[in-house]
Amino acid sequence: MTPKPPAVLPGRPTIKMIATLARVAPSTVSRAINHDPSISLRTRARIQRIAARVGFVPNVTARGLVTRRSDVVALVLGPSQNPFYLEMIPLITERLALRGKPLMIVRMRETDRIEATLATLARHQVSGCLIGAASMTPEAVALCRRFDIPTVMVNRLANVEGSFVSCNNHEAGLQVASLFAAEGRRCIVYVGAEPGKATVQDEQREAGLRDGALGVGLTAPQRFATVYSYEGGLAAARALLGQLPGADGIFVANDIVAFGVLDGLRRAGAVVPGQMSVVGFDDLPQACWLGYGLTTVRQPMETIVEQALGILDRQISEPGAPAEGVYVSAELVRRATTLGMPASPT
Amino acid sequence: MTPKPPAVLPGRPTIKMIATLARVAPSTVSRAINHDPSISLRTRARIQRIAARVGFVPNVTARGLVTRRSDVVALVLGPSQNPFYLEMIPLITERLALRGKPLMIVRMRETDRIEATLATLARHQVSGCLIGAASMTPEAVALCRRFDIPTVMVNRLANVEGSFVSCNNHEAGLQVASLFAAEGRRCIVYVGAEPGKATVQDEQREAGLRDGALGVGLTAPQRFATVYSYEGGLAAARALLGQLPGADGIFVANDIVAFGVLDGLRRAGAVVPGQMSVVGFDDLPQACWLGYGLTTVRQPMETIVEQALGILDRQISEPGAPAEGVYVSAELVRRATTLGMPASPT
DNA sequence: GTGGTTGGAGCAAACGTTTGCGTTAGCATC
DNA sequence: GATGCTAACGCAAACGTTTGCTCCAACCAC
Repeated sequence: MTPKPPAVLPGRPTIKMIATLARVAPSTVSRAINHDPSISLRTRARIQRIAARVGFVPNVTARGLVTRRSDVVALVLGPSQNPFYLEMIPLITERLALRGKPLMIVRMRETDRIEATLATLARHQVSGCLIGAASMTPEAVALCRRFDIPTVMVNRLANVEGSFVSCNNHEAGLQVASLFAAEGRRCIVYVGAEPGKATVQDEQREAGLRDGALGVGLTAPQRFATVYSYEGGLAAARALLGQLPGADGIFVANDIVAFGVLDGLRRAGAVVPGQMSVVGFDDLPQACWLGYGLTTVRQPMETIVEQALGILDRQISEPGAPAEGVYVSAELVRRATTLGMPASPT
Repeated sequence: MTPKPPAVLPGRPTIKMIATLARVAPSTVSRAINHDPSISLRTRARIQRIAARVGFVPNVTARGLVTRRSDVVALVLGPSQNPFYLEMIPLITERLALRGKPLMIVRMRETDRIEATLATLARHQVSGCLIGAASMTPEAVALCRRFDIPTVMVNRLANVEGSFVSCNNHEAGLQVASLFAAEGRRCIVYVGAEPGKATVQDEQREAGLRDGALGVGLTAPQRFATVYSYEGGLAAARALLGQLPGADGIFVANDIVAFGVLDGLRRAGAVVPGQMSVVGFDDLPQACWLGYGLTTVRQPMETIVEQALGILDRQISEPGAPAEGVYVSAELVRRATTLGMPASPT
C-alpha cells in the first residue's frame, strides 16, 4: 500500500543514512571516512563517531563499481601437490592483512586454461594477482593487460614478459654441485619432473647442477624423471638404485619428492649420507624433523612474498609502471643427509 | 571539447555495449546471459554469440551491488599451525569451482577479534563463510545474522548456535581407547593443548578416550599439555618420559604434534610400538610416509568439506533456513605405531 | 469481430559509493 | 565596500547489473 516507508533504520547502515543522521551530504560522509583533507576535522570526527555508533561497514562492492578495484588480491595455484605453495598462503594473507586486503584463491585443475582463470579474476575485479604454481602464456599476459590486472609470477619463470620474483635456481644448482664435489661424490644425479612438465625453474636448477659438476671435472649428472609427489620420490629411488647403482649424490627438484627418495633409499638399505648424499629444494618444515634432517636449498619465502607484494603495490598504484623482475638468492641448508656438518656443539 | 564520444568500443565490454550491438535492451542481455526462460531461444543464442565474440565478462561487482551477494565464499582461519586446515584449501577451492565460486581466505592473527574479521567479510559481501581454525562467539553469530552471512563452522564446535560439521570426536576417542585396551596397554596418556587453548573438539577427544579407558577398567588417562606444533610434540615426549615412565599408550590431539612425540620418543630410545603405542589425529599425508607410519584417526576431509558446502548452499539459497549440524564419523587407520597390524601379505 | 491470454522484450528505478565541479560563506586585501 | 581567495561542503552523474513492471503484438476461443 504505502509505496515505500522512508526506511532510515533497517538493514545495514549506508553512507546515506549516516548523511541524514549527521545532516550532511553523502559525499561528505564518503570523504570523511576516507580521510579526505578537504573536510574539516570537526565534521570528520563527528561523522566518524556516528559511523562507529551505528556500526557502519563500507560496502566495497559499491566502491569497486566506481573505482574498478576490489582491493582483493588473487593467488592462482596450479594442480601441484607441492605443499610449498600452501605454506605460502598464511604468509601472504598475513602480509596482505597489513594492507587491508583479503586474498582470493583460485585453483586451476589440470585441464583448466589460464585464460579462463584470468576471466574469473576479471569478473571479480581483483586489484592484483599472484601467479603461483601455474604457467603464464603470452596470451594470458595480454589478457592481464586487457583486463588491467597487475600480475606478478612468484617463483615461476616463463618465457613471457611480465613481473616476477624467483629465487636464483641456477646459482642454487651450482652450490649443490660444489657441495657434492667437496664431499668427493663422483656420480651425481638429478631427480626432476617428467618430460613436458618441467618448468623453467626445474631446468635452471638442473642446469646449475650440471654446470657446477662439469666445472669441477665431474661428468654431467644423469637425469631421473618422476611425478612430483612423495610416492614419485619412492619410485625414483627404486629406479635410480636399479639403473645406476654407483650414484652417490642426488639433487631432488623439491623437498616433497626428496622425502620420498630418502625413504626409498633407506628402505632399500642405502646408507645416507655415508653411501649417498641427498639434497632437496624448498626447505619445507618437515626437512628439519628428526626423522629426515634433509639438506636442502631454502627458498626465502618471506622475502619472496614481500617482494612480490611490493611489486604488486607499485603496479597497482601506478598502472603504467614497467614490469619488474627480481631474483632472490637461495641458501643451502646443510643437515643430516649430506656429510660434513660442522660438529654440533656439545 | 566534445562532451563525450559515444564510446562503443573501448574498455571492457559491458552489457550495454552488447545491447546496442544486438539492438536490444540491456535488460534483455542480462536475462539472456543468465538463461532467463522468458527470452526466446533465438535472441538468447544471438546475444550469447555476440557476447562471446566481444569477450564479454560479466562484472560481479556491479551484480553484487544489486543482488547483495558476491558469489565469494570465505574461509576464516586462525593462527593455527596445523597443516590440516591448509590441506583443506585445495579441496574447498575445487568443490567451489564446480559451483563457480571463488574462495577468499581470511586469516586471523592471535590478537584479532572474530568480530572485526566478520566485518571484513561484510564489506566484501561474501555470500557464505566457513569458519575453520577459529572460534565463534555468540556476538559473532549475531553479527553474521545481522550482516546476513550464512556461516558454517567446519571441524569446530563451540557452545554457540549455528551450523556446523564436525567429526565425532568422542567416538574417535572411544575407538582409540579400545585399541589401546586390545593391545594390553595399562597406562594411557592424552597429549592435548595448553590450558585455555583447548577447543571443544580437544575436550571431546579426551573425554572419549577417558570414557573408553574407564569403561574397560583402566584408570583415567593422564593429560599432558603442549603447544600444537612439531616442536611441542618433541617437548611433550620428553616431559612424558620423565614424569610418567610407565606410560605405554599415547593419544595425541593431532598428527603434527604426534610426529613430534614420535620423534621425541625415538630419540629417547623408546621403542614404538613395542614399548609404547602412539595414535594421532587427522591423517595428514605424512602419516603414511615410511618414516612414520603413524596410526591415526582419519578425518574424512572430503566428506566434511562436501557437507559444509552443502549446508552453505542451502543457507544461501533459502535465507531463513534453520541451522544444521552434522557429525561425520572418523575412522581409525592402523599403521606401524600401534601393534596388531594385520599381517602384511607376502 | 470481440475479449482475454500469453510470450517476448523494453523502461526505469534501484543497489551504495566515489568524484568532478559548483556553490557558499567567511575572511583578508586594497 | 567591492573584489578576490580559500576552506568546507553539496549536487548530481556516473559505475554495470538486476528486476518489477509495463507494453505490445500475436494468438486463441468464442
